[in-house]
Amino acid sequence: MTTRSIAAAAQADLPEPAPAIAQAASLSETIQRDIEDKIMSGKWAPGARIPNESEFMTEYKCSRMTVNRVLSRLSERGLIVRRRKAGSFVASPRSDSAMFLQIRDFAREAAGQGRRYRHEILLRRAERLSDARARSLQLERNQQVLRVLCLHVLDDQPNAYEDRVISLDKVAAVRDESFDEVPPGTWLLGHVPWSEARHTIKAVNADATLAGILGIEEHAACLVLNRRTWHQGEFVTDVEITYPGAGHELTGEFSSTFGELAPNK
Amino acid sequence: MTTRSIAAAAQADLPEPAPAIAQAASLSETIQRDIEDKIMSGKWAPGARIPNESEFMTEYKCSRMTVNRVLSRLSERGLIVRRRKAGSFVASPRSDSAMFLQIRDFAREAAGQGRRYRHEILLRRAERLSDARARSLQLERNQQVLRVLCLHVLDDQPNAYEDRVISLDKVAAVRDESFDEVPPGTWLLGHVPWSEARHTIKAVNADATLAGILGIEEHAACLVLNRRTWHQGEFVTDVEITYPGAGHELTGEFSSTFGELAPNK
DNA sequence: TCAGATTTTATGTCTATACCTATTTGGGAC
DNA sequence: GTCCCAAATAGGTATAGACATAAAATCTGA
Repeated sequence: MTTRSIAAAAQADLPEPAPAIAQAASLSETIQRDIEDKIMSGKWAPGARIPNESEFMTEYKCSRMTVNRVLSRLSERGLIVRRRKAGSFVASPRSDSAMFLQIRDFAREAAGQGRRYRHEILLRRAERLSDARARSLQLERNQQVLRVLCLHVLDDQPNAYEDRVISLDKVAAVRDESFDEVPPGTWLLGHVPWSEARHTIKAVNADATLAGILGIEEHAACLVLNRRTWHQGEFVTDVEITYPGAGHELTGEFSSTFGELAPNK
Repeated sequence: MTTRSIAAAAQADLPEPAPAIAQAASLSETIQRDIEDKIMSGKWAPGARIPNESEFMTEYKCSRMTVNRVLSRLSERGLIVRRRKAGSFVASPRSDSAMFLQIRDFAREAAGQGRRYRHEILLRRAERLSDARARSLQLERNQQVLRVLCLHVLDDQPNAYEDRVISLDKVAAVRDESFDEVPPGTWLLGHVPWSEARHTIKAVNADATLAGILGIEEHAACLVLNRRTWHQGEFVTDVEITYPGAGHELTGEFSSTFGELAPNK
């Protein structure tokens, strides 16, 4: 089975252009790398106290500001925890695992893989929010929305089915958009600044309708990605994208999450 | 259906203890918040040039270092892109969406929800890697591993089925661990510093065996999470966790990813 | 008109210093 | 011993100045 990735890993996965000659790193970068190495290699174990700012000053013969910048960055990134008077400590991985998923735009994804992409709008109609959906979105049930059903097709094979509602209050411009040229997700990307989203992923068995649309067998397992987006606290869009389970995977890049650890106790 | 979350959102989702009296923010925090607001609200659109450092110095009557710290942080977080001589520009959202999934430790997750958790070890045995798995992990096929099959039970209901291999080379201590007390994932968390992992999520139909183990119907959709972990480039563990599709969701926190945008062209 | 050299500009990094603040620690009063 | 206060400590933030560097803008000469 050729597995198609519907999402690619993020930055760190890029094929780094082999830094043959490592370009001159700044002093603070050097220090930061040194510390990261010691933490990541386990030399400085979680909970361990690391040297304080003046010790680093001595070690690297630099000013306190430089050390401070490094330690602040590491603290922001969650690798260390800093406490006044007590010192800086290696944080401990907080979770069994964390992952960073980047779900790309269909068209862009297709282009990146050299595949032919097209979409079909199955339905596009102004509606009032159904009771159930309104409740689940915590909105008034009479909110005006645009409902869009869309099929994403890759190399003439149905690739995903999208069921979306868009707030007509919040995204007025959408009234004049047919989505003939550009699929709703892509269109929204360019027309709405967004700031908040919530995702869920689940697995479901395809019912007869869905199976028909996606050209798969009834009861086949499907991956369902739901995303709700708000902007400045107001609802923008809610979308449910269903992928045939066979041949699709979500792929996530590593991301290490560190959390606070009571040190020294 | 009561949906059980097998993963909780990360930091930002914590129920912030309502900062009734917003505690005095530092000057740099104030500046940073101002800029973030302008970007997130769309006032400063993607690609737009934002004031340069000296303009901010004038606006906030502060030193350049202060402004520089703020802009550097924003740049690290990917909200802006900085270019020498050209200035700083609002980055544009690079992807349709990005998400940050945090998959927590079973036991900790259960405790956090006030549920009873237990696990059953179905198999624990030293093996040599099968050809297929060795290939997929890009390892030699004779690598010594410990194979562990484990069932996670929440409130007396099978919650997940785990199929894991652990490198005996890399994690020698695992030879003496029965996993009677602590499930493998949790044990590894405490015994292996880790630094690299790769995840995939897919949906599958349960076969007869799996259905029997998880107490679900054959062909029921399941969510399968695979995670491979390395440490310093060497393979540590590969695990596949299968959740019954009904009643399980992976939940991810928002994470906005901005990327570079050619400005001004 | 255009390529190449030069200037200008905005950012990148670092230093040295200053003052503030949370927290721990040690000492003194009880 | 126990409680409370004061001193010491480590980090948090800010300033002003300096030099470096990449790249856009401008100038210059053929």
